[in-house]
Amino acid sequence: MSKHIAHIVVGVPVDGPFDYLIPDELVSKAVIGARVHVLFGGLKRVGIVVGLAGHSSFQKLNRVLAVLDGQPVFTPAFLKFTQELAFRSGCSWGEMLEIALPSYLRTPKTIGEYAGSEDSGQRTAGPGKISLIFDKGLVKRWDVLTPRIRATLAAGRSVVCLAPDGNVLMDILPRLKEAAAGAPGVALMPGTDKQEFERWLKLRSGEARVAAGFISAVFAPVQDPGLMIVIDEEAPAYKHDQSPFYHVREAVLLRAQYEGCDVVFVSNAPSIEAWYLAKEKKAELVVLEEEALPAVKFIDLTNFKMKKETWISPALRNHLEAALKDQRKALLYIQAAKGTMGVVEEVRKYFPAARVCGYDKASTTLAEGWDVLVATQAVFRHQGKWRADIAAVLGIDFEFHKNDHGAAHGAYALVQHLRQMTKGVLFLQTRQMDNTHLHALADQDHRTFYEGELKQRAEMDFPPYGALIAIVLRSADPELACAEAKRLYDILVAGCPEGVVIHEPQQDRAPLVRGKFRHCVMVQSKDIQPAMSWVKAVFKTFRGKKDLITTVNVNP
DNA sequence: AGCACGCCGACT
DNA sequence: GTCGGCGTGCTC
Repeated sequence: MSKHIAHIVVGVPVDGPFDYLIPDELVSKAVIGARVHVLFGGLKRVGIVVGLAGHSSFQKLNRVLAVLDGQPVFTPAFLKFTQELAFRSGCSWGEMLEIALPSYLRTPKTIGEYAGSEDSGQRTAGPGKISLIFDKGLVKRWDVLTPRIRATLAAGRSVVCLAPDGNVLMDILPRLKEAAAGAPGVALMPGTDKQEFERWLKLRSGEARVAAGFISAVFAPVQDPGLMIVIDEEAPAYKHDQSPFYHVREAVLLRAQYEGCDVVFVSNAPSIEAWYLAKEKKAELVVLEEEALPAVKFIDLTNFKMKKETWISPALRNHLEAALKDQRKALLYIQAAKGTMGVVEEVRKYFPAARVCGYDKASTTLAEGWDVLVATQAVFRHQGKWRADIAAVLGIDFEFHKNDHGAAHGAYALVQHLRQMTKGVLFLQTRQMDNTHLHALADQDHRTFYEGELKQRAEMDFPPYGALIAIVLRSADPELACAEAKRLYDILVAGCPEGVVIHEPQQDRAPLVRGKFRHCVMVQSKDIQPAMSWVKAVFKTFRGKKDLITTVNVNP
């Protein structure tokens, strides 16, 4: 008995799948993973076949209008992976599959037969080996990565390597190429839809076995992935910044589970989540000791009153003076929000003869011949390319004052990155000499830092010990956003299942973005499953008023 | 999301 | 009378 019913999902925020009748002439082509054209809610849409059946419990079924390609675009293992990721990210399966597809294939264009795409047999699933390489430098990691890349390719499997941004990607491409030793690869860089599709096709057809790219490269359609590498695993860019708000770490681990491949996270400041994996023995920890990183020293501003809008303490001024005398170059780090201009002027005032330069997001080139560089985080573009002789964080305390449970780790990562950009000493100006986190950084006592942070998170049931779902409601009308948050809160609280906690509505971390006021309701539970199921159940009935946009962000 | 349907107030 | 804004339900 042939299967004449297809379970199909489409890229709308409605949980499916939906049943369709497969006409006789399409039965052989409408396989699992195939792109199809269907009528959904009165509109023609591209859908994906995620299952087949002989019968449907629905009476009047629409028919599959067309099967768009000669081959399926997704493998069964990939489908399972995206189904799970979609649930855990709070979007529909169809939406997740839509972003996994190159934009060229989101429209109902038929692509012809493409060569050699027959799927190698299903591998027995289950996660492979997970590793965390704690590399305090940038080089030694390749002593570990290169043999593993070669072994994967030699076994006839594929490699996916992720980088958080273009600078890091450009840095690793030559290394990756060398490691791949002639195996064809694809760099998934921004380009036209057509170029994007051609790169996709090279991977899907098996013509290329190495893929490198940004966050969305977790969906690289490589045949039989054997190894997925995440460079600078702690980078914030690995969290998708719009719906669906998936995180690359979770996506990689899920894909590894369903495709049975290994994962290597690489970082000089591993996320708390990655450290937790190692602590729980779910990942092996590889600590690479390179040349000693520069020492961290405090400049204690307690009991010291700085003039408003000034940043250079007398102690730091002395250090700068000594550096300038020896022609040593100094890097001063300031939060992007504060701007570099004020500091540049202040330094010039103290040292009129010094060449002082600002560097921020807008800077395209870094002029040669400066003595003091006042820079925001944009300077990390040059990480690994040059080093200052001394460096200072003008206000490390600001890093801890962010309204964000990741603030302490953010400060830690900042210090680690600045150490890599400095040959001599890294100074931290602080008023919080009693901050235990700070001392853990200075003493190179990473275990203390992670243990402390994990303990705090365990007490709060924060990730990785629990799951947080942020429901953000935004509107041009501040009262509407607030009232709707309250209304949603009341619905969530009524009938809330055991073990799920609903937090009082509050202003979002970013309360006003582009004219929209944001309020937020947090849903928390030990495991994501009950919380997400409850949120989905509530959203079946909750309808935001006009001019209100709601988004769901897991572990924001 | 995007559509149809149905309910109300406003208006030539 | 009927045009249109918005709340509600539904999509196999």
